[in-house]
Amino acid sequence: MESTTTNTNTIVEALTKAIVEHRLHPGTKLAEQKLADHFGVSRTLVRQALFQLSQNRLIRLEPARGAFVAAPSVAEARQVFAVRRMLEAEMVRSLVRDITPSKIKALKEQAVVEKAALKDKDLTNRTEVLGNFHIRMAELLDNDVLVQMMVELLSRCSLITLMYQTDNPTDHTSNDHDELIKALAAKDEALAVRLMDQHLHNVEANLTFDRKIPSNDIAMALA
Amino acid sequence: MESTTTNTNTIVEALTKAIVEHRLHPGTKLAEQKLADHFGVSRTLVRQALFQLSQNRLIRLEPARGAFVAAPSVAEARQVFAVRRMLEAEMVRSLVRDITPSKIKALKEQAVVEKAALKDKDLTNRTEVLGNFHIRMAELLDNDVLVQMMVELLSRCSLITLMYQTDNPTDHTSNDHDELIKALAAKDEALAVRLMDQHLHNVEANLTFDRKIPSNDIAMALA
DNA sequence: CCAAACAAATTTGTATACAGTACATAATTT
DNA sequence: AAATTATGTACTGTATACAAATTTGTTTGG
Repeated sequence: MESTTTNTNTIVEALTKAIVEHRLHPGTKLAEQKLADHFGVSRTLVRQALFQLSQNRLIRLEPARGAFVAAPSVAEARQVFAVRRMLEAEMVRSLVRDITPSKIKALKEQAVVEKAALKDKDLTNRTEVLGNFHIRMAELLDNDVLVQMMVELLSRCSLITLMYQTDNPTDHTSNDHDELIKALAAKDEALAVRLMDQHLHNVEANLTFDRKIPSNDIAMALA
Repeated sequence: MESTTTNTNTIVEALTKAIVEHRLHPGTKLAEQKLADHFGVSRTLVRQALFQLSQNRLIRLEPARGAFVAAPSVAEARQVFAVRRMLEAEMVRSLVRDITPSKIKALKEQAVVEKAALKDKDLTNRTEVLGNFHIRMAELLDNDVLVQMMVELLSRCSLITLMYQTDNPTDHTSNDHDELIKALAAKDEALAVRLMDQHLHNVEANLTFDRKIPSNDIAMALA
């Protein structure tokens, strides 16, 4: 029985989902008592959950003022993508070195799931599924530390994406993934790395860092 | 400024220091009430601190059993080093691309500090200082997300190092750093990357993954 | 009418109280 | 005597109570 974290995790997951699914806008205040009432628990558990979410950078805690849904800055967004490019380029390098048919198969299966999800109207779900491809790659390297890091980076990317997503994104993601798989299967390291780097640049380029952001934070809304 | 975390941070820092400085051995139980008494606060703050430390992987929380100083497994240790090699190889690539005289200077200054610290008898302090070189590199890339990640990885490495450190390490670290700086200054990307990779492999090779380490009591460790 | 100052209400930060669980020790059974 | 089951103690998990700070609303002086 995971008692310490199980109840708290319920709250964390619910809030994470709500934030990533855009039901809670960046800047929204998360009052402890209201959350406690909603989940039918005491503020103690809510505070634990909020603290955890702040470590995940999905919310920010302001001393004596409370918790607010995070509104990652443009600078932060770029930094997150830069780190992803660094990590994932190396992931590709590692993968291409000891790729096996079964690993290729796993990635191809993920690509299939992806294509199905692309038809989904729900943008949020799409971003999540597309991100899973990258997580899957990390898992193939059999390195939990790496997987954990990627999960965290991708959750931050979710928030970034839905903050800065263009209205009509030109999405090559699925194609990019397909080509990447081919390069991996061909053990073409240089190509695979280049494709991954390009892909992440594409995703970032699809964001508009100058648009007004839907937000409940007045400072940001007026800035 | 940060009132939510300022009191908690005091505890976090004290415990981090105690763990990294080997005064609290891996596996040691951290009882909440004892810590609360020691720091003169309530269990509430201690629990927050413990939770934060568990996120940093410096301790592990077992449901209904309590907090214990983490004892990273060999597998985990290898994974942490693998991730470091991935991230830092790319750090080197980035650095070499837009290296400037002032950045070289910053690294050289860090190398000087290092050489001074090498004479220090205190092993803990040495590991910390040597790690700072890598942090400094991350800082030169002007990416807070990256720096944050490196800080976390290095704190885990501290714990790993002191768990698995050989009794008489053959330490080329300072030389490795010097050579790396030269390669960076010469903008020799391939060489610099190779040196970094080799360096991290050396550090890892200096560990003995076949020993086991006991645990201790907390009262005197914190005194 | 506006602004500063003060007062009330709301909210966070911390401590404490209580409930539930695990561990050690003692008692009981075989 | 060994194994097993009771029992007590200590600790964690959660809720609640209280203190401190912030925000909001009102009043007062210019």
